[in-house]
Amino acid sequence: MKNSYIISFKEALKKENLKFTNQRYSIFKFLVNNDGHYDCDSIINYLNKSKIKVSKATAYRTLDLLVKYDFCRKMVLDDGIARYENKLDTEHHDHMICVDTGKIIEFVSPEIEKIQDEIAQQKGYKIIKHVHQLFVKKIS
Amino acid sequence: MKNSYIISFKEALKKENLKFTNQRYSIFKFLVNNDGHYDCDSIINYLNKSKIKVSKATAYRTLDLLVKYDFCRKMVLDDGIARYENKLDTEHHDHMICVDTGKIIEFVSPEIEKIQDEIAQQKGYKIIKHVHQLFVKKIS
DNA sequence: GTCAATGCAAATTGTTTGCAAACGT
DNA sequence: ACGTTTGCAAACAATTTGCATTGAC
Repeated sequence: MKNSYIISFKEALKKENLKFTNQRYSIFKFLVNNDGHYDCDSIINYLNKSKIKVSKATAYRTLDLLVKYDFCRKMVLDDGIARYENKLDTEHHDHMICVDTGKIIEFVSPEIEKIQDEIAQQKGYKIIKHVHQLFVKKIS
Repeated sequence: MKNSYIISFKEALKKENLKFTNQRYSIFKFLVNNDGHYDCDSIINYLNKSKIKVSKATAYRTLDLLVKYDFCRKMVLDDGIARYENKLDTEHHDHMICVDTGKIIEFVSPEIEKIQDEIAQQKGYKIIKHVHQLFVKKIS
């Protein structure tokens, strides 16, 4: 992981008057180093396996912070479970979710991005963020 | 409300071996007659005001059914709360959500639809459904 | 040593489920 | 009359919160 990421993370903590703790850092590190989309339990389980103890309370508190400072992205599907993924160093992208296997595939389309900007602007708005998910099945 | 909608509704009930009850019909009627995006509680509150008693259990059971038979659409935002809206007689559309006011504005873009179909196809998938939400702020 | 962070368990919230009473056919 | 639906209250699951203990600085 780039050193500058750790510095940014420490800066974010400072801005919020929060301390640099092992739990916060472990969650941060896990998300930055692992591509994928993880719910809170998965993250905790993974860290527990690495002998790092983190409680749900701390995990959720930290994840909120990471989202707030754009270190990661939160996505909620129809099942109501929040999933988090690294946002540093990754191009912006959206998601295709296979309804049969649950597999998540990323995609980007500058064309779509452009059109949606225009749509918002036409109605007098600017886009803060967007969610674009395609629920798909393999073509047989 | 068109009579054919009621007939379709009764057909769906028959297909599921379910009876035509006042609660089911009231929820159906509320969603078909009202444009907007309602969570379960709002629907129940509205019906209660009209002196129609519906419990959460029944409401959720009925909403699942309405979604299954394409009478309405379910959407879950980052807050994890499910919202339902009429799907009959309405063009397919996506949503812009104002982060300041919570106002929901609908939009459609055949161009975007086309591009996303192509993206899915390129990866060997077909789209079953999609979610496209723009979170926006008014341009000041 | 101080004040904030943690983990636990309890609280909260949206949703689901089991079951006796009420209702549609 | 029958089997289904309903409403209630209890169960659930994800997330949040209060508080005593632990830890960063």
